[in-house]
Order: sequence, then structure tokens, then C-alpha cells
Amino acid sequence: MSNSLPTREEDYSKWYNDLVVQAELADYSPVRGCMVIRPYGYAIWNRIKNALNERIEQSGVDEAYFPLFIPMSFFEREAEHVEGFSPELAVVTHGGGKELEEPLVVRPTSEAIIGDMFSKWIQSYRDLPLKINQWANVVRWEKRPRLFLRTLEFLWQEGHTAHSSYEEAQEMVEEILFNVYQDFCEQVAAIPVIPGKKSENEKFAGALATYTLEAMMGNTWALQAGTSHNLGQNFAKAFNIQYSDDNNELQDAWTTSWGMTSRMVGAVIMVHGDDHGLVLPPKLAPHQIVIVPIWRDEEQQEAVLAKCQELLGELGDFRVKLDDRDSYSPGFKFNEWEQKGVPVRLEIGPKDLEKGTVVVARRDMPGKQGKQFVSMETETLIPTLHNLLDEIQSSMLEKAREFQLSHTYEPKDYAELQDMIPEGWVHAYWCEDEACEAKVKEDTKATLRCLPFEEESEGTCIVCGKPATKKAVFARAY
RNA sequence: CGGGGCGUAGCGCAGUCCGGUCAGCGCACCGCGUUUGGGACGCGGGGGUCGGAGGUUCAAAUCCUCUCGCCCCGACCA
Repeated sequence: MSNSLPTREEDYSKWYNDLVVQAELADYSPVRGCMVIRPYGYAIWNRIKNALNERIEQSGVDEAYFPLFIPMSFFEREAEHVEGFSPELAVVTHGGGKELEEPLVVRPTSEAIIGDMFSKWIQSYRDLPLKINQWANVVRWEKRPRLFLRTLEFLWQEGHTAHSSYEEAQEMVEEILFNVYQDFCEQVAAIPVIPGKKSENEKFAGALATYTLEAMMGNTWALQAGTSHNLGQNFAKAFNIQYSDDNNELQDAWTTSWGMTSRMVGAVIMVHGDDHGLVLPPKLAPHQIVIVPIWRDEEQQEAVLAKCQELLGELGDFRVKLDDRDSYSPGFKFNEWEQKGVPVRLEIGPKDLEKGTVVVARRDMPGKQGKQFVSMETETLIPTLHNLLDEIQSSMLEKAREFQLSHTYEPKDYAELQDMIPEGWVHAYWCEDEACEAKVKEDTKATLRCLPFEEESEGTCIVCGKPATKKAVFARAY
């Protein structure tokens, strides 16, 4: 592990990359754009998966698995879908030493293959709603990869549902957006998000409407944290997902799809990380607490380690790591675990044994003010740690929210918008004309991130001045 | 694919203009000893066909030609 990290201000992109590599989350692979996720990074991803799964299950969705390969012809059934995805498809042309009669697409998303199966599974309105989720890897041949945020292959969860009405499908889309994704982002990842609708220009290829959660990273750029699509009847028509209603009339189903990806690991890093390294919210941290023992000689070592082992046993409520490595100094360990983002550190040395205390240090508050002496007695220590982890979890969310709010601006006019974009997000009226969206991008590199869910009101488009009723968020994005 | 930059030890780099004690530095790694309350120190050690191919030369990391790869800025994007 290297001793230094570039600071965020110096070079945000390098800071991020070094942080990912030095904290042992991921590595570059021999294949450009692909990423090796190391055990520590995967442990974070696993916690993300578990938290999402809990919520997905609560929404009445079942788990299943569909194939990696999708026949090209399936893909071509929905015109907009294939048009949107074809530039980034990986295609298998040979198998078993022979050229295939029909090329197979390595799934970039599974609407096509799942749509085909849904058409076989759904006959009657009694079969609806059908709600399926799968955990999978997908491949999109991105031109500019970035560890976790945009790699050729990534891990995700994709949900696919079919319903008997538009309203029910829309309800599903919002259920996932708010109760699964937003709740996860804010309550688990401590990342505040703005839920909203994508513009026509930015929506999913083939969807009726796409909804998104936009999160602000530490450099004020926006990152799409999750997405939920109302596919209308487009995919049902393309894949023959038809059912007989209670009047025995044949109807096209209404479908949805939604996903959240391994990119969330990157989001956690970029939202919470500081110049000392990662800062992990307690609910996602592989180790919530690390114990660093301190000794001067073998006698002390034995006594201190014995106490640490005892403590390790008593702290079974938490995910605890005891760093009993010899040959590394305590100072080295402090820095290493800081870089890896462990929320709470316990320091135990000979002086603590004498006084019956431990030093409790919190990662999100570096320096003296984040340190306190706490009694070793478990009646005191355990409740203190519970409270502290809760406090860290919520204050991380608050801190990120304050940052997001204080970097979101309401410009008076277009000139002000141009000035504000480099400083953060802009929230302003938009007339829903694509030309205005394009002009903002041309002038500022900012894209229209979403139309947040909020009351409509009377105003004028920030770009062209025409009457407008909806406000949009414009920002630079990953 | 357009515009810029870079390939020398696991990582980060110096050396290239001006060919010849340039096969080097820091970190990491291995051994021994002393250390250990905020990234320890000393001594010793291992590791590189200088991205690849060809050429010029008595002599090439260095000059010439061709190639391959990577990074950054754009277009695409969870």
C-alpha cells in the first residue's frame, strides 16, 4: 500500500482511482475496461446486495435467473431497444469451433430474453402481476471505462415485472424507485438522492418513461444511482406478452424493468471519501470496528492481546476486525484502516489496561475531536458503540445532504446558469424542448439529469424564456 | 474515431535533447537486529531482455523507420 493519496482538489479523477486501488477494492484486469473486484470491494458489494434484496423481497418480487446469451434476433424485435444498445454490444459469433448460424449477444440487459419467457409464462390475467428479479453480470462495450463507475462488465440486479394496467405498472416503477432504491441509498449507503423522470432524450431505449435517482459526488458531478423504467406495452407487443382478461379478451401486458449496479460501490467512495481515503457508512462497512492493539514488549503484547481477544468475543453484535499483526506499528495500522474506511477504531494499549478504558476513534471525524475514552466495561462500551455507529450512519447522510443542497443553485437567468454549472447542480424551469436541453449541454457540458417529482408551477424556461411548468436538474455527470 | 501525452523492477519515476561507468532513485518485497500510543530505523539482499520489430554505429534506454499498448480531453453510457 502506498503512503500517499493525491488530494481531491489536486486531481479528483486520480484521487478516486488511487483510492479504489490502494484501499484494495479493485484492480485493473488484463482486458481493458474490465475490473477485478477484490475481496474487500466484494464484501461491500455483498452488503449492498443484501440490503437491496431485503427491500426487493418486501416489494413482492421473486428471484430467478436467465441466460447470459441472447439470440441477436430476440434483440432486434424492439426497434428502439436494438438501436439504443447496438453500439455497445459484445457479440459471440463462434462456438464449439464453428461459426454460429445466429450470433449471440452477451446480455447488456435482459428485457429481450425475459420478455420472451414472460410470453410463455403469462396466459391469463390470473398470472399477473408477475414480478421477477435476477442478479447477474452484464456487458456493455463502453468507450471510456472507469473502475466501478463504468466498466465493460458490471454486476447488477435487474427486476422485470408484468402487469395488467398502466397504473399498476407505474405504481411498481415508483415502488421500486422510492421504497427500494431511494430508501437503500439514503438509509444504507447514506447517499442523498433526487428522484425524478428522465427527459425523452435520456430515457431507456424502448421505454415509455424512465425514472432515476441522481446523486451528487464529491466534485459536484451527478451520478445516476439507480433507474426504474415504465416500458408501457412496447416490450409486450414486441415479445407477445399477451393475456386473456376477465372478459376473455386478449390484452398486451404492461411491463417494467429496473436496476441498480456495482457502480454504487463507486458512488459510496466518491460521496463519502476524503483525503485520508475511504469513509464507509457502518451499514456497508465489511468491518464496522477495527481493534488496534498497542504494546512495547512481549509481556505487554500478551496482556493486551488477551484483552483484545476477550473484547472481540464480547462485541459479537458488530462486525469486528482485530489487527494483531506484529511487525506493523500502531501508527501504520491507524492509517491503513483509515484508508480502508472502517467507521470506528478501538485503540487498546498498556495505559488503557491500567485505566480500564479504550480509545474510540471515528473515521468520519478525523483528528482529536473524533476520539474519546470509553470504559472497557461491556455495559458501557457496547451501548456506546451502538449509538456511535448509528450516529455515524446518520451524520454521514446529513453531511452529504448538506453538501448537495449547498451546491444546488437556482439561477435567475441563462448567464447565471452557465456560471453555476462548474460549481454544482442547477435547478431551473425547462420548457421540455430538446433544443434547449441540447443548448445547455453545448454551452456547459451539463446534461439534463432529471425532472424531480415536485408540484408544477408557472415560470419561464431558463434557456429560451418560453412558458414552462416543470423544473429540471442540470449537471455534469459521470 | 478526432485532439494531447506516456511506455525503463510490483507501484511511482529520473536518465532520452547531446549515443560510451545509466541499469538508477523512492516506495513495496526478503533476511537480521533494534523498535511499536499517528505511516519506525540501521545493515544486508532479490528483482528489469529499458513496450515490440527492424535499421544506423565500434557502441543504442538514448538516433531513424515501422508497429503494439496504455492514459487524459471529446462522442457513448448503469
